[in-house]
Amino acid sequence: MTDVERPLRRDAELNRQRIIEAARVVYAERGLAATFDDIAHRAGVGIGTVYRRFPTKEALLEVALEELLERHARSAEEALRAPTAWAGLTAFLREAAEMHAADRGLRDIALGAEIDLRHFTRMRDRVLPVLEQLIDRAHAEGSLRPDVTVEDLPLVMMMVSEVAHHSQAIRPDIYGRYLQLLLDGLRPAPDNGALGQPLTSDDVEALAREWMPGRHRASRA
Amino acid sequence: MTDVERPLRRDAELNRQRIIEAARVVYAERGLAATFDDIAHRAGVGIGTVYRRFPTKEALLEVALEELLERHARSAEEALRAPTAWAGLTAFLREAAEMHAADRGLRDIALGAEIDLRHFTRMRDRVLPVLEQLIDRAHAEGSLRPDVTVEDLPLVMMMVSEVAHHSQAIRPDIYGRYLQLLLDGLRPAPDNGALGQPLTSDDVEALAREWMPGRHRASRA
DNA sequence: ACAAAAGTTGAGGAACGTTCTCCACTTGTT
DNA sequence: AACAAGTGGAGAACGTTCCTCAACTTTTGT
Repeated sequence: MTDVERPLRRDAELNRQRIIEAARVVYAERGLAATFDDIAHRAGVGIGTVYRRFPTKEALLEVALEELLERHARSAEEALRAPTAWAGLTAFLREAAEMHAADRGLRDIALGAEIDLRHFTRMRDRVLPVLEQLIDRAHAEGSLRPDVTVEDLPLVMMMVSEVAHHSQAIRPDIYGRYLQLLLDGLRPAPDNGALGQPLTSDDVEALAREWMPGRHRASRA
Repeated sequence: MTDVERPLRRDAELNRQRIIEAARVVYAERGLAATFDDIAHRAGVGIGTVYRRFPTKEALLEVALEELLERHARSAEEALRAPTAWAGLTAFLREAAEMHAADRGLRDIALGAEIDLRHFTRMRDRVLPVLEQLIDRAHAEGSLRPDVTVEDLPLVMMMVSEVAHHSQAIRPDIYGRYLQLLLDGLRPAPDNGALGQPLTSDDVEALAREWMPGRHRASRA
């Protein structure tokens, strides 16, 4: 079962590139809710062509977001090389927030859209251990309040990227203000209040799944 | 044009009450996206009956949420009587968060659903000056970082109630953790970062309108 | 230059969801 | 009993998204 890809005809390959480019733009603007129709339109090809080349949304996303996800993972790895864990942590969170603000599709995926994207899973497996390490080091250096866990980071990102999303048309930079507020809340301070029971990583996963569009129908009598 | 309401027939009045009760439950569970169909079903009446009694969603909400909105406003007024402005502010925010967590409809309205509800407008006009006063007093007593404005409060509430909403099925209490984190971020501290340009009240209004479902279609081409 | 292969197109069918009307029917009131 | 008041809920009208397919166009190899 050798899967030797026959090369596409020249015009077909061109269309493929156009579709990928259009998908990047449209997903960035509209998030994963964007339809193939939107993308086909922007690429200047028929819907049928998009379906022929990418039978599912996953297939298209895989290709369209590869680069961005790589950048995201690399940004986490760079955070480890910062002079202090706190500096690394804040740099990473700020960069992640900026990326989420600039690309709604990335945000949807990072926040747990019900799409099983190989590249994404891989990226997450690269990022998570790094964050754990950063949190541990920050605790050790005393720059992070002790009752904060690595599970809090996704929630912080969700809140901030929610602000980023809704403020895009009004004050596209304002998410930074609330990220800063949260970062300052993460510092140790004598008058900090009690945070209560932290989330487990299962909780976080369930929550992320719940956060995205998807099915939410409740039963009725 | 005397608008002397003829009393409803006894059975009709009973149905009206049933509908209001059902609306409270359904709006609390599902938010303003709930349909008249849902409500009629729960009330055990036909859809037609709901439409006959309440021609629009506003009419029904007006009656269903009256009590809750009153409670909300009163809670703000009570905050002024707390021993310190900070205690009042946190008490109010915690209570508001709790109410939003318990009633998704209230949350939708408070966060700016595109529904012009008399009761709500009135409530807001009662609450806003109170919050301004609390913020001023907190600044004066040095318990609130100076670069925070009253416009930050709605955003804090939006973030927290977003968490409350999505975590309801998983950890219904967890929103308190992130509210606490934000509250701690609101305290003055030597190592607080710069927040940048604050929001204007117009920004907040626009943002609240954007935050809720409603129309979001972007143009194409 | 031509024919076979490869690729394209977009109208439209199917599925789903929401809003709201309408009139044959039931119930309450006097 | 008789009239007014109220009810129910199927279904019309509309909107959205997903995806297919048969008629057509372009490329490529000879």
